[in-house]
Amino acid sequence: MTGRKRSRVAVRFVKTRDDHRSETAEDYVEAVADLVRLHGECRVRDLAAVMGVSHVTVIRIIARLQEAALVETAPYRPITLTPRGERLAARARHRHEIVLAFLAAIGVPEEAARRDAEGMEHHVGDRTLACMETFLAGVRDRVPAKERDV
Amino acid sequence: MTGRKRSRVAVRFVKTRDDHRSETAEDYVEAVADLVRLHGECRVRDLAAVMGVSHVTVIRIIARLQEAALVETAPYRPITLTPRGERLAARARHRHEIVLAFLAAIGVPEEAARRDAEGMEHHVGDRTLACMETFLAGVRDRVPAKERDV
DNA sequence: CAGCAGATGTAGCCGAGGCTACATTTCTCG
DNA sequence: CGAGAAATGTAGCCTCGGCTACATCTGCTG
Repeated sequence: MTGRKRSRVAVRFVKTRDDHRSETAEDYVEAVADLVRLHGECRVRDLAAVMGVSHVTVIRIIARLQEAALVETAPYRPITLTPRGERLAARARHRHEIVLAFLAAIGVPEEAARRDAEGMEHHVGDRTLACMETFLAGVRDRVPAKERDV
Repeated sequence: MTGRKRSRVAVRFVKTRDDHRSETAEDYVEAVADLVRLHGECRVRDLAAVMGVSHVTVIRIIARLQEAALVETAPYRPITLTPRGERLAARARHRHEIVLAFLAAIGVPEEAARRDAEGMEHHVGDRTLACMETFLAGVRDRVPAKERDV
């Protein structure tokens, strides 16, 4: 990328590509957190089932996450989150919940919302997330009970 | 993927991964359309600048799009869209505009909206898109002029 | 307490999408 | 017209995230 001209538009695409890289980490870390919470422990096989990939893929990705100090594990042992991993998981989870609630709030049906939130969340920047939260707060003000129109 | 159990959650991740594949095609086809519209023609170098990648990457991707009958080109010649490509570009463009307008409508600042829309649009399903359009229609009703609060 | 089933790990392949370095073509301009 | 610069193409390498097939380990159970 020596001195090549890079349009202003380009930075957005570059940003999107960069997001892709962190997506995997976030998704896995979030899944590990969920599994630990729900099953007491997180095994490779569980992750494979949740992510819909083969156990081999899980193993390779977990190895990288371990190098990145996000998870901790030993051969044939369960996977746990490091403090860094916990923090990332918490952030991802938060964003996920906001996006999901937001989609529901604008009337997207449950299943479609879940599907789209999964893909969208990684591209929702802080500003956008803040706007979604503001919007949600507004909705809650107007409709305090659990009676949101669908 | 023989008989492995795949959780209900998994289908969402699989869906997200599948989306990734079409992303490139959509982005490039959209970019080709823009360049043709603005510059009169689309050259490899322009695409490289717009997408923020090297010309080599562009060439390989364009070759695939040509096999997919989305673009037409010859060595050392400009790139044009096939009818199929035009249709895809139009759809992508439409979705892009809706998402961008929607983000603006909920108060996301211009630049952040552009950035996030780029990544989000490919994960916005039809149901969600429809909800965004409905929302936009509502906003336009309440604020008919160009006076949207930012 | 031995074996077997199931979970995990290893080897090696694939395609997508990045890259650099080098080769070739166009095309402009002196 | 014919050079040289700019654009395009080719070769070959990388990482990531898929996969299958095969090897190894664990832990339960007969």
